[in-house]
Amino acid sequence: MDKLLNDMQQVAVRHTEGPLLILAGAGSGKTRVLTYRVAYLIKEKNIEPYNIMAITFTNKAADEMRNRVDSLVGHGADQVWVSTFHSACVRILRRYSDRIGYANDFAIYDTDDQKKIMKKVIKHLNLNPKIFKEKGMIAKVSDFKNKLMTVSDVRDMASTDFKMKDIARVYEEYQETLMRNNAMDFDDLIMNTVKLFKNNEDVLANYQNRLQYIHVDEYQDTNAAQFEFVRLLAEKHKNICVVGDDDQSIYKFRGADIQNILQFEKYFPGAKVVKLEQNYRSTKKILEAANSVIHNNVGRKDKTLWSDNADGAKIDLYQAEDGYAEAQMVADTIQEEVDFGRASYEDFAILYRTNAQSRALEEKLLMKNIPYKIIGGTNFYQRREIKDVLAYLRLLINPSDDLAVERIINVPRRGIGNTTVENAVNYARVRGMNLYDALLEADQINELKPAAVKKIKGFTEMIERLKNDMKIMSLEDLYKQVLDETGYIADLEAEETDEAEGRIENVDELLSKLVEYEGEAEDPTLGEFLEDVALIADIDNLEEDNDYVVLMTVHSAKGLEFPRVFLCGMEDGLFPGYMSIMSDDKEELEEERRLAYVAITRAQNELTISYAKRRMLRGETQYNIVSRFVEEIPPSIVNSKNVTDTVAAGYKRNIVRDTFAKAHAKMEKKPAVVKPKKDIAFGKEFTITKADIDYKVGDRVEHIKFGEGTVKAIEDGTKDYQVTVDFDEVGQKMMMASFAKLKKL
DNA sequence: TGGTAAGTAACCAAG
DNA sequence: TTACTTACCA
Repeated sequence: MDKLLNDMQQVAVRHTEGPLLILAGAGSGKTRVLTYRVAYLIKEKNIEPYNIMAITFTNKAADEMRNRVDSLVGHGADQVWVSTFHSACVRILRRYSDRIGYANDFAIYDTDDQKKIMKKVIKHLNLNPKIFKEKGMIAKVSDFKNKLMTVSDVRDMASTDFKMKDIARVYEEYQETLMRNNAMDFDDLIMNTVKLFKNNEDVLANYQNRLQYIHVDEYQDTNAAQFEFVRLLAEKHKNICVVGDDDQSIYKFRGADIQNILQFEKYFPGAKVVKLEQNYRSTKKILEAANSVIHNNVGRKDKTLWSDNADGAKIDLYQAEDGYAEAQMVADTIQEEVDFGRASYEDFAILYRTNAQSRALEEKLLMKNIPYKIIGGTNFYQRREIKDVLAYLRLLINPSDDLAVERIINVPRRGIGNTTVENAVNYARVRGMNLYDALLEADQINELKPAAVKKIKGFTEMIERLKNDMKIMSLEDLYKQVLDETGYIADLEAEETDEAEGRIENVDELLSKLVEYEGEAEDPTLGEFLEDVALIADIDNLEEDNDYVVLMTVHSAKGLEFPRVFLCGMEDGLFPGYMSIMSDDKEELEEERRLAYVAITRAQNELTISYAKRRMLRGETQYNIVSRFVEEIPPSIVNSKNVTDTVAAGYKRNIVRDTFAKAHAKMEKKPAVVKPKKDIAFGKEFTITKADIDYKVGDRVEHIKFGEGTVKAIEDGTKDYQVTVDFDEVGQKMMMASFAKLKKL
């Protein structure tokens, strides 16, 4: 194995005892090091595979690592516990959840379920939904859990802050509701496991004794709860090896604490630190671009990636008129390269900052018949019909799952309306029972009319029948039986719309996934299937051996590599996002820059960066300038194609950029938005005659929306003038002359 | 009670 | 743009 590893990699592999921090730059072969290290422990150090653990963030990464260890070690490798944080915790909790007051068949609630619960909580507590928005509250609660803060911690912290006190009430009620439903959300999985460990020495000791060598991948993205989970497990043997790159920390918004990696040596005294700085992935030019961007960040461990790879081509920079033209360019380029035999579809990845950008790209790829796959966005498992069917299955194994009951009690329509359900919910609540049990004794509920009771009986009897079926049937048959008994498919078929047809296809697709699971699993159970489904990540659906272009957000692309990468929408306001530009917290912009770094370092051979002058967002046209991150790349390694703004002339844009940003900030909390004028909205090309403007710097002008102001600057673009005006009312703004329709006074 | 029309908030990223 | 909520009618 020695020849396959460089010196530093070997050091990392061979340092098996005690804490080890591997600072692994992008493309420096960290997965290789991790897998070789596990193999080394087994083969050279004679450690039982059973005593080794490796934790990743996604199932995909876990599978990959498992396969690679398998091929290195062969026998016994399947005994290594390779898993994601979430599945590891679920596995532990399934065994011991009774110790923290949960039944072992607890459900796992996703974002959608969380929303529903939160909505009820806010309503039930009579809080003003204008102030206590469910999304915001979910984020808060998630934040608390990631920091391992309990309800009483939050309450203590609130002291006299009455809003925080209300938030504590929300948190409390939310938790109680989950508990009543015998359900946990994603964050609970980690927090509850930590809680379990802390309150049950025997349980912790059990795992500590077993897991003598622990590895954590993507360590820079761990949050406080995950840190504590790992720390507890490693406390006894202290053989903890973490791999991460502070420059690739991009999940602060979901609680990742970069200090976990920056302070590793403090938390684990005597830790050995190994830096992997040789990049095996990208060309020198791509690496130089990445390095020159990330060097603008202040809070980072200093390191510089280098490479022995070829110089490679310059980075292409392309300016498009709008998002569609950008997508067209991408599609054309891909098709051309494939037609010329210079690449195949699978070589390409199209990356973007936000999922919304995928639509235009998808449209153009579709038009050219280019095979593609979009990762993320609306996930298969979030589709209504899938959630409906899953809710039936969930109810069969967990009668406490009120949310599931409410979801499907009237789907398909059984004439059980809101009022009926509400009466039953109240009945259940008063008696402290779950909704399904209340339905079972519907005839006891005084508020219900006999007709309603009868309909409910029909529903519960059906569920009971299905429960019996569950005992005797295979999963496949049970699934079919559910569709049949409930009339779910029949109902969709009756619709006779394309949409309904699509839904039926999806339901069938879920069936084939179930069949696949049943065929593969050792001891298939409905519960385990539901669990797998709940913990699936978008990226897990990416299959490497298919010839298609992949589209995904930069976040999803972390950890992946592609021969050729398109990085789209590199515009200020989009990437970096508007919020991070306006934020007082400099760290936010640094996180965006790390994200840009991640994006650039995904590319192996060729990188094309593109941006658009205007972009449709929420039905409005927005005007942006090229991303500041693009300007951080040395012009000498950039090949500007079709670039008409000043960026082409060596990036002298920073002053304007500042004016631009400040003008927006003053104006409103939104970027400059110009409603498309009717006469130009349809035409793809509208040439702007430059002679149109009759004002000059210093003149007083009037704008239809912003009122009167003084012209501060006029910048000459190829197709249009960019005019900066200091308006009396709203401050300085920069705009395209043709759209501004400024009138000289 | 359920369906449709009008109205409105949202997109920043994910397990 | 779209998904989702509220209002209103059959």
